[in-house]
Amino acid sequence: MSATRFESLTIGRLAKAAAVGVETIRYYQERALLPKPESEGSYRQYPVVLVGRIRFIKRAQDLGFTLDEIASLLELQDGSNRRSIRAIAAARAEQIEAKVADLQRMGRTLRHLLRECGHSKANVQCPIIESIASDPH
Amino acid sequence: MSATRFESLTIGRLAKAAAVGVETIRYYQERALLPKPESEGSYRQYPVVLVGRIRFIKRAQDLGFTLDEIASLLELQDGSNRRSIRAIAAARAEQIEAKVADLQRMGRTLRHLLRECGHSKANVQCPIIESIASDPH
DNA sequence: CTAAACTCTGTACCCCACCCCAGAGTCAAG
DNA sequence: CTTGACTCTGGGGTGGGGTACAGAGTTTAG
Repeated sequence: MSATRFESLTIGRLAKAAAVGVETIRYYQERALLPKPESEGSYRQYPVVLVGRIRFIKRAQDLGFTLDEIASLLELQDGSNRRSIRAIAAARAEQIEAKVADLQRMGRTLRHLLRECGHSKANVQCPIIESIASDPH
Repeated sequence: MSATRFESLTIGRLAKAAAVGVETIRYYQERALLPKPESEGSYRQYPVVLVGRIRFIKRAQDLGFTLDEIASLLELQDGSNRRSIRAIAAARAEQIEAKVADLQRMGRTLRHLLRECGHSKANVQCPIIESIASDPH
């Protein structure tokens, strides 16, 4: 129960503590999102603080950051260069806004077609097919 | 100039007319989105109507349909089964709505963090980093 | 007739964020 | 000490929607 008092973990325990797969940790090491600890023994030991770091990565992914962006954020993690951090976050926010607008346009079109399809007569071509086929984009 | 009066095209002309690459057409053939014409000679000949079909595919992709969904739409293209068509379109519309809600939540969080980062004192941890690191999701 | 432009089949590769497997070595509980 | 659970390295596969290339055959403009 209090086994986590120890300062270092094997990869399996770290994975469990951070709720990710072992392979994910190895992948993050290759991407340099996590340090590759050079172990004394033949199994590598990971400091407990990495649990927090992995949670950071996962949380940032939820916010839509790519792993490359997250790597940049991690380099700036001491907060010493807020301008850079803000630039990354602002870029992401803009991408998100653009994507939302895009999707809303699609959604409007689709709902419109669905309404039309429900109303139109049975003897004409289904308006959804019709519209997709003929709309010049 | 009026060479397109002919009823069939080579793959290159078809690709040009539909504004896609030759490889895209071959790919669509494998996915059964386009028929594989069995040609008399050694080069296959494509009927001109396929230009419209490719445009249909591209337009549907713009509306967010996957190629698998588009294949279903094409099977129903005669409009004989509107219920099926509406079901596919409605499912897509719902996915789009869910994705929009998701992205909007992300965007709100990010903009909030950006404002905080602009306002907070320089001697504390950047709130963007702080929040990503600590928010329990 | 010749040379350029096209087409054929088949395979491999791109991105992204992993997941899964084999085979060998290592560690820990009982 | 044995046995089973873990870890290591290295490689391959996934999905979505294509793109790129090799090597051989075909068509067509001049």
